[in-house]
Amino acid sequence: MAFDKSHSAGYLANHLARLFAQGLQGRIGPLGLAPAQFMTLLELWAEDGLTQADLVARLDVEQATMANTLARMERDGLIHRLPHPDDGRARQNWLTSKGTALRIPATEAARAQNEHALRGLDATERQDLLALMRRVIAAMK
Amino acid sequence: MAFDKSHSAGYLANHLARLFAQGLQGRIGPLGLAPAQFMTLLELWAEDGLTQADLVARLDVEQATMANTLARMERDGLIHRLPHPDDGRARQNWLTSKGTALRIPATEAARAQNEHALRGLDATERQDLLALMRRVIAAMK
DNA sequence: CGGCAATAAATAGCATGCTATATAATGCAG
DNA sequence: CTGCATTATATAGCATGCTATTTATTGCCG
Repeated sequence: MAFDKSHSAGYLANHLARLFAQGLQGRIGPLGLAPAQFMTLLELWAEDGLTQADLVARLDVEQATMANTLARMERDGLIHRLPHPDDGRARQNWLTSKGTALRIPATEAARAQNEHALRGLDATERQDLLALMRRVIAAMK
Repeated sequence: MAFDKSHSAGYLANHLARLFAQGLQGRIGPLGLAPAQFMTLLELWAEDGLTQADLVARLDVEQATMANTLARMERDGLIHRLPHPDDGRARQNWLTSKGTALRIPATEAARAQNEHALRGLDATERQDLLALMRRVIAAMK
C-alpha cells in the first residue's frame, strides 16, 4: 500500500507553508523584507528592545536561527543592537525608524496574503482550520 | 490593532511545517534520510526511473531545488542517474538497492510522525484538517 | 535543412532553519 | 570569594527552498 502524500498531514503542512512563504515573499519583498524578518518585526512592533532570547521564546525557533535573522536585519537597517544595561551577555534589539515605518504596509501585506489563501473558506471553516492547526502544533511541541 | 500571529494562517502553517519536519527528521534521520529525500523517494517508490522534470511536476518544488535534492541523494547512495534513452537532455533517476530497502521503515516512520502529530484529533477532525489544508493549497497554486 | 524557441539540467547566490559547538558573562554553592 | 553550572550569543556546517542565469539538446517553422 502506497503512502499517499495527499493524505499526509506532514506533506500538506510542508506544501502549505511553502506556498504561504512564497506568497508573502512576493508581497513584502518589494518593501525590502523577508518572511522571517517580518515575523521578528511583529514581536518588536509589539514590544521594542527585546533580547534574542526573548524572541527565541516568543517565536519558537532555535537560537542559532534567530541569531542569523537578527544579523541580517541589522545588516538591512531594520534594527540596531545595543548592550543590555543589566546583563553583559545580552543585547537588546531596537527598531530603527525604517523598521518602525514598515509596520503598516507589512502587516497589510500579510493580511492580504492570508485573505488570498483563505478566500475559498467561510468564517466557520477559517476558525476551524486555525483551531485544528493550533491543536496539532500543541501536540508536537 | 496588533497583527496576532496566533490568528494568522500563514504563521501557523510555518510553525506546523517546522514541527513536522523536525519530528520526521528525528525519525528518519537514523535511517540516513532527510525529509526532502523521503518526499522524493515516495515518488520513486511509486514509479522508478522518473526524470527531474517529472519529480518537479509531482512534488511542486522548483527545478533548482529538486536538482540539489537529487544530487544529495546520489551522493548518499539512494539513487543513481542514467542518461534518458530518448532525450539527451534528461536523466532518469533510479533507486539503488539501498533506496529501495528504505521503503518500509521510512514510510512507517512517517506514519508514526503523522499519528503523533494528530493524536489529539478524532477521525472527523483529521479529515476536516486535511480537506481544509488541501483547499487552501489549491487556492494559492 | 537551418535557425530559434522551448525544454532539461546545472549552477550561483541567498534566506531560513536545524544541530553542534565555542565563547563569554552571570550567578549560586560551598 | 572561588569555581562551576547556567545562560546569552556567536559560529560552523549542512539541508531545503527560492530566483535568476547558464548550458545543452530538442524539435518545430519556414
